[in-house]
Amino acid sequence: MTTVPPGTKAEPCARIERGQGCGVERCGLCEARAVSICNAIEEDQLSELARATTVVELAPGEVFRNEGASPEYLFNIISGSVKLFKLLADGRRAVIGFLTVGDFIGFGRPDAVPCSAEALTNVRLCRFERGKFRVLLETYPKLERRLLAVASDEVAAGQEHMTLLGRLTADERVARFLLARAEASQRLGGSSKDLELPMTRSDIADYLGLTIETVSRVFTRLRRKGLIDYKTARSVTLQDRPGLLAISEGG
Amino acid sequence: MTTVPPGTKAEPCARIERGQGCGVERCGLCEARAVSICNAIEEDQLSELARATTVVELAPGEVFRNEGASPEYLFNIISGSVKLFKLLADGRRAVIGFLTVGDFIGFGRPDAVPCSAEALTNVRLCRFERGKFRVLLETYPKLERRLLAVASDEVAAGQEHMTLLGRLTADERVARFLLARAEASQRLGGSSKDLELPMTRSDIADYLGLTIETVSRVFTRLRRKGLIDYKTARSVTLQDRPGLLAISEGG
DNA sequence: CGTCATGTTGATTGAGCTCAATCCATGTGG
DNA sequence: CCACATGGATTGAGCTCAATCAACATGACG
Repeated sequence: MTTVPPGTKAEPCARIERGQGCGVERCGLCEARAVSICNAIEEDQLSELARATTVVELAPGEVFRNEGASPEYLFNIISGSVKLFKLLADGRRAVIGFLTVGDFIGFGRPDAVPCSAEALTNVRLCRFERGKFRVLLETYPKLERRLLAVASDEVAAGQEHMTLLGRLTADERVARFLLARAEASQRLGGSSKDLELPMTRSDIADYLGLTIETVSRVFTRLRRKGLIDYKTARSVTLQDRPGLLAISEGG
Repeated sequence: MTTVPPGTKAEPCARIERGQGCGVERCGLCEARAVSICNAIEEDQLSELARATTVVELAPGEVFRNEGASPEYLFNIISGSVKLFKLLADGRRAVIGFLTVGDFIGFGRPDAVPCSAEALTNVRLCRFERGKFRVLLETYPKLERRLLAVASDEVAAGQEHMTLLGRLTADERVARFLLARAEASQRLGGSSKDLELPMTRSDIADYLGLTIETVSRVFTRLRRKGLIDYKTARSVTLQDRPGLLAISEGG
């Protein structure tokens, strides 16, 4: 079990860039536009969108959203990877999910942020002030519809993960994790075979409800069986997709 | 571990009542209106709402929504209790949640129902055809906003549950479950001390990622310690709330 | 080069699972 | 009204998968 010493709060010292590329240009040229909720907003209204946002840059390890705090900002990920997590009073940690390009950060009750968010890599975020975001939602029904669809997806994904946490064995969990990663990679135009894992074994363990040691053991076991391969812990190759699928389904 | 013999699909033979109380009356007098998403729709437009809905009655055990199927209908619970669940190929089951009066059933990807739904008690449902519901959303922005808020809540609740499943001990899980039940009961105007549990130990186990036996053991352990009491398995009294809270937090 | 974070591997332990017996409430048919 | 089947719940005994404890390897970095 990984535990976090209480009182380890990363500095919220994010470098902020403003107004690089005014209005339409910035949002129009945004690398995440194609896969983010922003594409619910028409080309000719992008300048209004740009005016409501600030681009933020983060280094690995920076925590930019704290569980329990009042949700001042909402975010879209422009580039890089992020993890969401919750801490228990005694330091136990649960990683709720890993997010990347195009993903939206901001669901939850209106009064308190449901979980903390930390940059895994260098990250560029598109930041919305809460009030301004609400106005955007009211102005652009398409955006709201889009967001509802995304939230609805998120609910389903959460249910899937609950099933994993409640009922799968360690091997099944890791196999599913790798397959899900492969799918995510593919969705963003990357390889579905060679995976770059931006998170540590500890993050994976806290995500899968296991310990670091167990995750490590399952990885080596899968490697010995020839289902995966890797030179470094962070870059894995899926050698036998059907085999992984079989394991992920309890084979 | 509870498993379900493959091929056990309950008959979808729901008694359907139509047009009892026309238009405004039915929705206006609905017992669930105060706590459901429908209250986002103004009094004077309730007849349109009523026209889009059908009231359905179910007996305990009836499955009215199947994981993987195309989502033809969405529901609001008027009365009674429902469980959502997922089955694995080998019969393992994960209970995703328990729903009651006012709760909405219908989030998920647009192509496939994320989990099955079964009546725990006698249940009255307000059923929306998918197409008609979409029209309602487009017609009443307030309804859409409301639904987004509910979905957003659901995301947060799901994250909470993932933390429970991934990182809590059996005792902590059961304690949290009981406290959550108490809160839910109170929210609907019931007692926060005397709980009626509409679900079996098996349901609770599949919800908490435990086995029936473990759930049973924790219940008796909590009773021996004087934290709870019960005559029948289904009706529990919380004797020592602070004690339960302490346990739920790892005390 | 030493330090620190991360990852791997081994040995042992233990919380929760499995298997099995029993209990108990409810319903059913003779 | 009783016998008995049935489905849920409880309890005990033993086992197992993953956790814990511990040692060591590796690699990045000042």
